[in-house]
Amino acid sequence: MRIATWNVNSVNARLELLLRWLEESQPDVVCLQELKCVDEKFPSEPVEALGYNILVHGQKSYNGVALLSKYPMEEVRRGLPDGDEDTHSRYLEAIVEAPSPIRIASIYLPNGNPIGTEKFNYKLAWMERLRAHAAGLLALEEAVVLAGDFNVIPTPLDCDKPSNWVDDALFQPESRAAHRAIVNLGYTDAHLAVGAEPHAYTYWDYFRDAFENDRGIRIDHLLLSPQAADRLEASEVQRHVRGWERPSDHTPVMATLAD
DNA sequence: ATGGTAGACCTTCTA
Repeated sequence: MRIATWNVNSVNARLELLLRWLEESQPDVVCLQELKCVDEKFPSEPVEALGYNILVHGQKSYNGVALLSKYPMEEVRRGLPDGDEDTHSRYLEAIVEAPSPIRIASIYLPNGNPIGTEKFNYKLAWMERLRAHAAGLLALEEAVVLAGDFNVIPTPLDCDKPSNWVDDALFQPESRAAHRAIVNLGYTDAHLAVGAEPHAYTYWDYFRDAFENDRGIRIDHLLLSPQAADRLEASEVQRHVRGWERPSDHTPVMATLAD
């Protein structure tokens, strides 16, 4: 089973690329982030025509996450717990009814810039809510995949030049510690588990020829519960998609789990 | 050291 995550930076601006990528890569399950549209504006018809079931948790202009699956899906959660005052659409969780079922979440973690503001506080608070929920998921002893744009550079090996990122919310010690606190509950970073190269980036700025010069960061992650990690066979950053015309600033990451 | 690009959308916010 092939499971991918991709921050598309507007699903409607990226529709042509999304369809091309789905046909080319044939993922079974897809986590999308930054839809930048409400549910009704999601381009369901052309995606369904490729054989996907769709769950959308959209929002006007900003954020928005979706799940696509060639298997039937049952939505189990829209938004993290304790989110009465949280208006952002950043979390969507479902059970994928594959022969060996998988619980999967599409995650768009807050960016948090600039540091020292309410946005950074929101990021850290959101990460603590995610940590608490992720701990509960492990207690279920199921195959769980938390996939998405985590907006965290876990280590200096995950960026081109650490000094460029020291003032950025994505590389703050607090952000990295909060990320470690989630992973250390017992999740496996699929990229690290397959022994992939360091400096395998998933995001490059649109400006200053960042992609051409490979000045990027690895912030899109798939975190696997032990029951999912046992089935992990491969993990790949699909770098070539960032080189297509009118790309997202993120590129897809695809993990393969035994069926 | 700074400002560059992209997307949504009404002129500025977010990333």
